[in-house]
Amino acid sequence: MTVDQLDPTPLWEQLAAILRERIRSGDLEPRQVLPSESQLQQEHGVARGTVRRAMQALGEEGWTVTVQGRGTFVAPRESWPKG
Amino acid sequence: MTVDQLDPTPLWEQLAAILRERIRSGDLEPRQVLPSESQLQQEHGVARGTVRRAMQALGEEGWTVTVQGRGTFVAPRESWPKG
DNA sequence: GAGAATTTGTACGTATGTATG
DNA sequence: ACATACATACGTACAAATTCT
Repeated sequence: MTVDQLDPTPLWEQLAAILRERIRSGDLEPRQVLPSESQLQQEHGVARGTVRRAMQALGEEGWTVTVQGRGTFVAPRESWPKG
Repeated sequence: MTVDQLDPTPLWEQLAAILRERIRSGDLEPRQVLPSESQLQQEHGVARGTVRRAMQALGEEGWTVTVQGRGTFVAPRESWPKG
């Protein structure tokens, strides 16, 4: 699963949706670290700025927590949207 | 009033604080358009990305509303923080 | 403790697309 | 047709915090 360059949806939105689904599905569990920005940028063939824009969205929605020098982690379920 | 390159505070935060104060003080009134990105960039000697980061913060706080192709406007007082 | 490597944060530049006047 | 203005996306470089050797 990766982004589609032909889809008019912004790449950062597509990437955010992918990661959001990985979290919600349980593929990425609370307190688990997400792939690094450089890993994601290689895996999806996008620029780091695009990765960061996606990460920012996830953080604002409460899915993830980012710590400088450590990485971005899945937030506890309590802070997830809806439930 | 402009940003201070020697201040360790991120430039985008400094710029956001300046514009926030201009709004709260009444220098910029509700529905009034803010200076364009290129104007702010020149006035404060920062890059477009820095201006946009400041604008984004103000928008998320409810101080401004941005419309593609039109500009960024001071939001109605109802949507301002606190009061 | 020192130094290197990793990872996120900030800042800048450029190009292209989209919407408005 | 042209100018203005925001949105997205690419790239680079360096700083700051953490982790590893």
